[in-house]
Amino acid sequence: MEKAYNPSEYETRIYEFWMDNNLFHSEPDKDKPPFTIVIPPPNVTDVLHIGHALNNTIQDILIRWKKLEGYNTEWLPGVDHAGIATQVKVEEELEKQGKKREDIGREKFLEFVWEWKHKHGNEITDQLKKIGCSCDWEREHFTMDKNLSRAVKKAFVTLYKEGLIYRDNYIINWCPRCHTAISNEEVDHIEDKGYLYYIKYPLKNGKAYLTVATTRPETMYGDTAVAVNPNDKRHSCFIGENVILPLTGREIPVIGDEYVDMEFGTGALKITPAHDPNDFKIGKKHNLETVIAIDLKGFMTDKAGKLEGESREKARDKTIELLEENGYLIKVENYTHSVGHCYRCKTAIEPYISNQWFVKMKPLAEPALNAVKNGHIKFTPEHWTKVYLHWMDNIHDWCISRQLWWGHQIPVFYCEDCGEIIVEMEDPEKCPKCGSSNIRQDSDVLDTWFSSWLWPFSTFGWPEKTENLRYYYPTDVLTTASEIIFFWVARMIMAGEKFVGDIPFHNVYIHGTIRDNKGVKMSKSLGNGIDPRDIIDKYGADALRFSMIAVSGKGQDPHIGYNTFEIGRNFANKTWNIGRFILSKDVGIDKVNLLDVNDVDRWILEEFDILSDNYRKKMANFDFQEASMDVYEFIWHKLADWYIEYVKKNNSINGFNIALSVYEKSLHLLHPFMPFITEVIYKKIHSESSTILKSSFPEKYMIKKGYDIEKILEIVRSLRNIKSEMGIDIKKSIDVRLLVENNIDKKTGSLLKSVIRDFTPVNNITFTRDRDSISNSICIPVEKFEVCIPIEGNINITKQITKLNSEIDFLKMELVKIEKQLGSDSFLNKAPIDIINSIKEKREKHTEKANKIHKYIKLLKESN
RNA sequence: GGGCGAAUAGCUCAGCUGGUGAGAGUACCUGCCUUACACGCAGGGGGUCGCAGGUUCAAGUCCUGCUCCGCCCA
Repeated sequence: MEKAYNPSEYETRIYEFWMDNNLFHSEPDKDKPPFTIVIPPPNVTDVLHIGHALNNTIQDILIRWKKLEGYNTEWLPGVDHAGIATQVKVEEELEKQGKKREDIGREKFLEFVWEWKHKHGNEITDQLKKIGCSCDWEREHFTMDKNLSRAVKKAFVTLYKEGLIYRDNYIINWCPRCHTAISNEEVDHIEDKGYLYYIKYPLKNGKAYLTVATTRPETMYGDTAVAVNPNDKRHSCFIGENVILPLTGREIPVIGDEYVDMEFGTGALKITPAHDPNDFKIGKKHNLETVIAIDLKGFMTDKAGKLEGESREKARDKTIELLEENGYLIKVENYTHSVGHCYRCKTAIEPYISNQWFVKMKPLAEPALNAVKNGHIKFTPEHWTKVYLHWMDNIHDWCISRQLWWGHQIPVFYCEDCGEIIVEMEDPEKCPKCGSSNIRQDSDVLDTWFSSWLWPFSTFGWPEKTENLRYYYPTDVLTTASEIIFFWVARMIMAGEKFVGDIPFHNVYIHGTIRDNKGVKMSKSLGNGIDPRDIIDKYGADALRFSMIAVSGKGQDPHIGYNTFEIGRNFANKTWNIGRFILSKDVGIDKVNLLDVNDVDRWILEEFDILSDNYRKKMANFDFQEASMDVYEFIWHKLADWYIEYVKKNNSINGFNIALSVYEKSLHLLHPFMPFITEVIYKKIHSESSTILKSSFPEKYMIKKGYDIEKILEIVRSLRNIKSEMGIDIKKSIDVRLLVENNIDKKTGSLLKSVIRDFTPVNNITFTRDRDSISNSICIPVEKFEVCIPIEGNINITKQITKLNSEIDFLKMELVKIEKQLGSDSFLNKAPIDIINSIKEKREKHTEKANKIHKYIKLLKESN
């Protein structure tokens, strides 16, 4: 084995081995319990970022762990078709050839998209392989697959027939750049520093004017009323009168509505039903006209008079100029407000009235709410439950139509002759009502999430009642970031309940969002992202995975920088070198003799058992950080630092075999976090053709406990400490006297002696009960022992006295606190007895220790 | 504006249902090429647990308010 572990030499090879041996694939097996995860499908245009890396590492950890635990694990991968994102990509390609999609037509365009998908669509899945994901690639799905499209159709037709899908002319979020409607969830609200413009709207009778305040003066061409609060004494008298809309001369009414916030601006609100969702509602209520002032591409309509054809941004400036010139502009204030932006392209959303398809959400939300309230679905960390419930309680109807070409075309047909609307599983040839064959399909497509929400069951064959569906559904855990709770988690629960009649998963694990060293979310536009691919190249996939987990507290947003990954890199190397060392000895996994074990052996074996128990508890609890750090602590600081050092010193053959056995078992626990290196070493221990993936979770040793080795290690640490503090070369052998209270038996005596000797050079070790025999010594109290070494050479005695004095000071302070506590009746009456006893014990220990130290000081002073 | 979360060593994070000198990893200081590992070994310093109140025999841990930060919703 090489001196340092070089991941790039192994990772690809190991992954190929897993694939060649079909080790990730699962088939239903009645004799084995399933453990199922469906991947939250990344978008087909995605490239791996650090968030994917964390998300998928967690899923892989769960899958690999459960596999060891004997489950029939299924991790179903795939990507979604990402209507907008993909269409934009392909349009960009076309643009390079100087073409628009309209030039080539829908059919040809879709051919292009598929071509693009076949060429570039595997990038993200290939990258998942690089980080070691044990997905069942045989079951990989794509939301535009035939069977998934059928599921989409089935879902649509079902909901339509039940009246849960409807079409309405309603105000929606329009992205003028993507040129489509998007749902509320696809709108990001971003704080924007803008202005509040105060504009005069003169009364028709010319006697007065109202001042309205607005952040969007360019929409004024679409105003159809001015609203005031009827309780507002300043304005209520104007209700029923008309004002003249500046620059247009159009007459619009002043209406009264309690919705108007009297505190905002002047208390008079311009109402533009066609361009603001709140105004839209008021408009409906008061039966106002809707005047469209901005078109679908974000340009002004003829309603804007001479500004027709201007972009909405330019129109704002020009409108202000015109208002000012004509004396309508009163003042402009700085104003920060949040503005909706398209989550895909970051363009400011234009609220727009149009005919769109919606899903009625309230009836679907009911069972999905109950599933969580009843505890059938559990969120981890738990507080996300509240977020989920809150959103579900305030759910809005879902706008599912998109003015795109790439996606599932809405399965609604219109008869051009009689106007009949046809929604059936089979596409109609002619109108069932009038028999006309003059029918056309709705040209819009469905929101991508309309297919994603079916993912946990459509991928197992729904709407068919397949064996796969029966066996794998409901799945076990959904792992995702919090942003996706509404897009996905909530809707999947609704869909699962609605279409399959059962929850889609039992657990939802929400992990944190990775941030940079300054706490800023990593993003492409800020350029503060860490590319996981760079980390894999530099440190290896295992290091990437382990390091991310090691810094990701449950539900925390970890802050990471490049050096974070050294944690994993170093640990991988340590693990490697332990293997390198043990395997350089004449050892074999089946050569261990557990009947011939000494107290130190017993200690490491017991420590492993403790680790194993805790590990299972923590993994089951999604405490990945803790589980990973426990394994780290055990392998590095127990097995390597102490046990192997011990075996090394004794050159014990059985000891090396035990070390190998413990090491091998630990590799299983490490495997979910570091799949590659553990597999590499596993093969070296067993055989090239063996695989840790087919192994089981290691059995515990269940060996009877021996002498408490930690105590001896404590003595060793004290000796090393004295040497270091006193400037004695650590390698120099010294005499050691151990002052003991009671005689110790021969066996314990020789155990103590040999273990101490193994860890630090000493000449003679003697036990004594005679305090006088330790004159001219420096001592440290350790449990029941006092560890003493003779004063020799130029030891700095004053320094030691100072140190001991500060220790005395500390003990005194503690004792004052303890006395106070033990002197209090309420404490003695109310505290549990074992706490009281432990405090009493502490008092004894401290007093005893202080006495000892007093004696040491005396000794030192005498010898000075 | 409403909701949620966080604030612990210079930095990144642990610390379960309150209870015995608040822990890791990094960085820092001092020694070390010791039967694998300098991506290492040994030793060490560093924290009035954001602030102010409260509950309790006992608070990093529970409650209230405040400050600062982050996220989500409107």
